[in-house]
Amino acid sequence: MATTKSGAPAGDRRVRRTHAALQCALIDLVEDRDLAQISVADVAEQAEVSRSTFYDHYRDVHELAEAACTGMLDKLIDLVTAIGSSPDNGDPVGSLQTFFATLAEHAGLYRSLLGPQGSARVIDHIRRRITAAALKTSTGKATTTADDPDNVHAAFVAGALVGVAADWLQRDCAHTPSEMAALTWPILSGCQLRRG
Amino acid sequence: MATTKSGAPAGDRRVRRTHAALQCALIDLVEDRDLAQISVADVAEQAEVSRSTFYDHYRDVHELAEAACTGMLDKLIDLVTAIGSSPDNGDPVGSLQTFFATLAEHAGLYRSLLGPQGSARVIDHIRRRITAAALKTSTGKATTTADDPDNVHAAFVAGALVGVAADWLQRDCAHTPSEMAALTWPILSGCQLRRG
DNA sequence: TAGGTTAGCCTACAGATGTAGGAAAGCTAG
DNA sequence: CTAGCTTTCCTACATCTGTAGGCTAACCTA
Repeated sequence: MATTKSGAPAGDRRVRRTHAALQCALIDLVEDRDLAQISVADVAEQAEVSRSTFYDHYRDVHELAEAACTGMLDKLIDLVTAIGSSPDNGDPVGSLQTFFATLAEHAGLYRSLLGPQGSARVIDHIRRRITAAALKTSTGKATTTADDPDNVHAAFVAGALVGVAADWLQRDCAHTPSEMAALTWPILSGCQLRRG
Repeated sequence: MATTKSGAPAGDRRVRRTHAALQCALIDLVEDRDLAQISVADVAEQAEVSRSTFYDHYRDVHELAEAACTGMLDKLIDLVTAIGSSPDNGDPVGSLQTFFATLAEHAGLYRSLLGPQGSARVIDHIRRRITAAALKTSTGKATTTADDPDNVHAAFVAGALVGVAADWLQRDCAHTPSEMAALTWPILSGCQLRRG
């Protein structure tokens, strides 16, 4: 039986093919259907993979969704880092605009995953990754203890970004990424201030 | 067949009893088990109600969870309103502290619902209600169009509060409510500022 | 308290979930 | 190219999901 977890570049070609097929299949399906309406059988069929093979790799659709958006998230995380680490020098509004533009590129997917019919697992995963990025850029720490006060600021910023993104996507991207960046930056910068 | 939706005080005593039984059952179960591990059959059995009766009232466990926390949410919403509508006069830090204390009263429940094994539906519902409250206190508007710029600020604040709460609960409430209020308020007040 | 109305329960069913064991094929190392 | 391990697929099964129809008993109204 397969015990392989996503993570390492995976040695076996078959595993890579199966992972890619399943993740692509889910991404295709979720672009025009809510995650809650997608069954394991649907994904397996779309991926041309047997249902039992699915269970060899993922526990359920939510776990697959988490794996599928991990790669796509890398770009978003880099942008969050760019926003936070450029209080003076960089171009935070530009990074923020690219952040929203990147979301818009896969609007159907993110709307489906972050909305009411989406996945708490994916939401939590995204929030954690943004929290970690925010923590690192504002304090330099890569990890913390549970009672570190700096966690609060990072969680605040991460939650705010996810909240704004989810709201924007659910309103069918009623503003352009540029407008969203212009609206969000004044608020975000107001709480970026750190007092030594 | 029953078509009754939660909302009105409900005319029929049987409906009230069934709603109460199912909601209490879920709240009991979710206090020490993740929502994802709770089946419709579990809830029905705990509530001493037949499984088919469950489906007469709720589509699935997530819909029940949403209904079950609606009442409990009222108190939280009032507190958010109190925080936002007292920039000078009131006691925002006190309201914020009560906000965290209220979460802590049902820590198991909220942790289960907001965490990775929770419900995207509940998360979305909570975020929407806090967004509406934040919008009303900061602008006086009860409703908006999708492209109203004020939505962004409200979604920002709502997401931030949910993010901080979820993070705190998942770290097993490593700070006291009082400490959380003291840590959160400086950040929150920084982005409460409205211009024009 | 007699009336119609409606919620609750039972049974049954088709589909989805998740697990297990074994056969056949593919892969990597040597 | 071979040997041995791993992955994939198949079948089978027990459970859960969600829906439907019909019967009974509780409820509200008058």
